[in-house]
Amino acid sequence: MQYFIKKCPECSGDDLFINRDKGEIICRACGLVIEDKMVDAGQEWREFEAEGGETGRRRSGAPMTYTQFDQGLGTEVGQKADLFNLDSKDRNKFFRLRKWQYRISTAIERNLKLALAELKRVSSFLKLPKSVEEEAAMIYTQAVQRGLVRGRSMESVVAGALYAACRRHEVPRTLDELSEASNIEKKEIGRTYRFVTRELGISILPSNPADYIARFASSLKLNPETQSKAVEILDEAQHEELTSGRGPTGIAAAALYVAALMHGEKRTQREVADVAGVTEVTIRNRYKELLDKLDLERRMKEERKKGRRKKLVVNTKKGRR
DNA sequence: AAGACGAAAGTGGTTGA
DNA sequence: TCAACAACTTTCGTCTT
Repeated sequence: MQYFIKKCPECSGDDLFINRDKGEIICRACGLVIEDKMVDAGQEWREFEAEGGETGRRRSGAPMTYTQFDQGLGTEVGQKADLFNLDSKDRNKFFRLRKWQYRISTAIERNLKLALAELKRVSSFLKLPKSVEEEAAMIYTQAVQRGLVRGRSMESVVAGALYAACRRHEVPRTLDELSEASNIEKKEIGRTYRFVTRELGISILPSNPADYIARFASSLKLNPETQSKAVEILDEAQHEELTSGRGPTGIAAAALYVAALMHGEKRTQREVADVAGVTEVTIRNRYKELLDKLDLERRMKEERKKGRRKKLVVNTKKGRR
């Protein structure tokens, strides 16, 4: 892997944190998300000839990818040259097989072509990293092969596959976001998502509220400190078993809200609620639980004092100017 | 006046008989 | 298939800053 960015353009610090799954480079010093679409310049070694001839790997041909409708590789039954070696019986068989192969593959491929175009559209709308898109395409391909699309709209299965892929890569998008991007009802996506993952035996960990923090925090323009405070709170909340059974977005939102208060970067419940896609009431409920169980009230006062002192210093500086 | 808070009723989904 | 249930939402009135 090779990265072209060596220094943070914001603060020119060189302590860059690279998160491959999320496709992000984050500056540890100032929290800036520098790049959310990385180029994977790594080499990909793959066996092209399964049998006979040379062993060892060669780098040739297009990289295999599931986002191409036939994974970048076409399948044909036999080649013309083979015909000379067959008697008439086998020759008939050969034609029959090729005909079927053609029929089956064209039906599936036509579907895949359409579906993958849709998948790319939605994925780019949501600015998802390539790795997630790949995973989603793979899931969709398997779903088609298992005949799971029958009776469901292609678009909804695509959305379901993307949702599953996001979860697996720990870059969760909410059902709402997916719904907006794909014009499919939220519950429909949820349904196909559950169905597909169950049928394909894909195990998904329950999504972690912490995964949402970074995204929410950046759309609220909060400090990295506040952000890590929120993650801290989240950790404690998990210890107190405040998180199970609750919607992860609500918890993330509440933690962020509290953290913002503590660091004097107040955001209204409304603002936080909007970016998290929950209501103020939910934030209030979670927030109340957090205060109760974590003894945050006292700590919050302390932190706020610190914050005020800082502000005071800033003000006097300004006053001198 | 805006934001925070809380109560009450409604919604959509899960679970277990 | 139905009822009970928990989480979350909507709505609205009241309190606080």
